[in-house]
Amino acid sequence: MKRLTGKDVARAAGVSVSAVSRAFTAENRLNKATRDHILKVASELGYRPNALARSLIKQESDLVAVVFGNTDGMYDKDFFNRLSTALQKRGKWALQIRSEEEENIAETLGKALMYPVSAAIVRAGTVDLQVIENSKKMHVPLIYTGLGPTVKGADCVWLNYKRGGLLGTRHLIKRGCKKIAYIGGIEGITADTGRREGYLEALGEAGLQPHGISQTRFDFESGLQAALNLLQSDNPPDAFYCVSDAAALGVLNAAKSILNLRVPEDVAVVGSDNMPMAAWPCFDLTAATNPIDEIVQNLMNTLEARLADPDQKEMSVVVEPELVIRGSA
Amino acid sequence: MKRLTGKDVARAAGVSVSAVSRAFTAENRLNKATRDHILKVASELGYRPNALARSLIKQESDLVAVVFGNTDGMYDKDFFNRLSTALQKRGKWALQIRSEEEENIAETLGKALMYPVSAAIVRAGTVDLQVIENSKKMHVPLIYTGLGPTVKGADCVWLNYKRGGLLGTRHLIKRGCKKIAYIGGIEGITADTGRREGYLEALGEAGLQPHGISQTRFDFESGLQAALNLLQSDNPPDAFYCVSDAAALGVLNAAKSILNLRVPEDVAVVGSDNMPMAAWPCFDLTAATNPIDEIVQNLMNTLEARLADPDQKEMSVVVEPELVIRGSA
DNA sequence: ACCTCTATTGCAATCGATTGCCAAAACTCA
DNA sequence: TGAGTTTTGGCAATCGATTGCAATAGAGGT
Repeated sequence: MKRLTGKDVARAAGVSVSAVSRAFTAENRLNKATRDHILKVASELGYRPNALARSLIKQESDLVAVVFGNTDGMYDKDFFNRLSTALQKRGKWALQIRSEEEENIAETLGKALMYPVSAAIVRAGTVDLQVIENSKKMHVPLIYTGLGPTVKGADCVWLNYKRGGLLGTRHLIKRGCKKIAYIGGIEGITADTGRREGYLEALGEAGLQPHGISQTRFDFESGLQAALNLLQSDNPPDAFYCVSDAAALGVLNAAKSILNLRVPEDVAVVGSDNMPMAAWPCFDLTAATNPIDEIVQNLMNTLEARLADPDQKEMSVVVEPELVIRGSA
Repeated sequence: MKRLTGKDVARAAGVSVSAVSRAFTAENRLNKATRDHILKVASELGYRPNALARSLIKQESDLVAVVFGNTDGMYDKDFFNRLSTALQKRGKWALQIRSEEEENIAETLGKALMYPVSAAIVRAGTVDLQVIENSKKMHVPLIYTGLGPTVKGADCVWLNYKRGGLLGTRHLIKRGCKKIAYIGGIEGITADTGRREGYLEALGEAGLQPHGISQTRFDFESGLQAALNLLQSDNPPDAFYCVSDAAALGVLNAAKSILNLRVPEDVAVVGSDNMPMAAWPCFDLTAATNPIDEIVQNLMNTLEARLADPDQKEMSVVVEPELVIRGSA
């Protein structure tokens, strides 16, 4: 039950291990007939060179560690999906690493760094200096994403969360909403901090006061519950700006399906992310974008630039959200 | 920019490379004081043994290739997520491999088999003998999932798709529906074949004829479009059995949000998978289950059994769907 | 003081592949 | 035919870690 090796192929083809290796590397150091023969024998046996043994000698590998702090969210699943597809298109393989707790990322990444990855992409809501420290010591380039701009010591591709909150809330104000609630996420996560900041600034511009701020877990159930609480209070809001699409869909469910309110007449709802689901007829959700393709593309560019020149100074790319206006606000 | 190695630690700690290695393996072959010193120096430098170099000599690795034929579906994303979390809990790392086209799985898996994975888990809708052949030749255990029972030469964990179609359609019949349409997926994919078989069998039991069979792409848009076509025809169906939850949600959108029909009074809808979304108030979808946790658990059991004894005969586990009845039918 | 036994550590071979170097073979051209 | 050049392919060192074996030191017994 041993793995097939180059030695087996060499024996079968009647050549040396070096010849087998040369048949598989692009080197022009082999007679065409010999190479063809070796490749034929190898393919019959089903042999492929061991990428790890290769990475030992070549001092490089095609593995990229992809670390997620919390993947429960629908957005993150989608994001991860596109990210690893993009990596694979560029000849890289995603070594997937999850951390149930946002705090354990350092430890989890540490274990994964035992594999000779050429880089690590970390998607998390908070910066962990230990993570940066670890990867620095291992000489593994680190790219953060899903964070605000303040990552010192690592490359970063981030969304201008504040602008999302700003655009979404301004839109609600322009519609004439006066009692605008904020459905937030976990405190300390930059997606929440930034969007709330934008929300508050937009209210300030219009001289309005925040009308209910709920901190939740970014997800559907949280959004639904928070909206139920607020809408059934003595002084219900007339609009919601939500930290995620998932939460916004929860709010829509609370308002339309449970409380039989009209959207946007009784209550207007704006989400953040603009996932494909936001466009479904039953939701028709107005949302600030969090464009996966653009972010992934920037991640790929950053990765390639970093691998090409490991010593260049830190790179930081900002992606700007837009507001997609649909029927919910 | 070289990776930190055991030699660096050895030099810094004033010991041999062997001693460093012994400090990191559980061996009791080192003086406690020496070991502590080495570990301290290693941790200061941020050193971790190279898992690949280790796997060379140990002839085993903690990598598991996870291959997906088509990951666009919402269900698959969720599935993958849980699968890799489960693997990680057992000390395995998921090396993620995607194949845009179902036909290219063999080729894609082949490339990934260059890494010394201890096993490959393949989730696909069709069996590819080449895939089985390849992994056999490389001596890599292969576990198929998402397929009907007829996989020769590989272990398999599958859902009894037919039973899902049977339960769902019987339920619609019991409700009094007479004109039941089938919203199917891509032909040849066992999830479609099996569920349609169950649908037809249930109709046969009741002496009913199929009322419209649409083959689509398993997804929301397909379901919506197919339902629009059928519902706007001269002789619209009074119920839908759908090959996936995503398609069922498309049908619900067409019926409720676009055509303003009442569900289940005008048209009843049953889905397959029972994703968390099916329970959202706005959908309240009756669905046959496709229990991710149970399937993943069985995959883990199969994997462990196979790794424990590579020579035992093929294993095949069947997971039985149930029907979760909600408001849509 | 001498011998035995054990604990601790280093040396060197090994895993599978790559590659610099060298030698044999083949080819060129006068 | 022979000198010079090129092509071809094997030998052996190498990557980073592990491990069998051997060497050394120290403990304990008589």
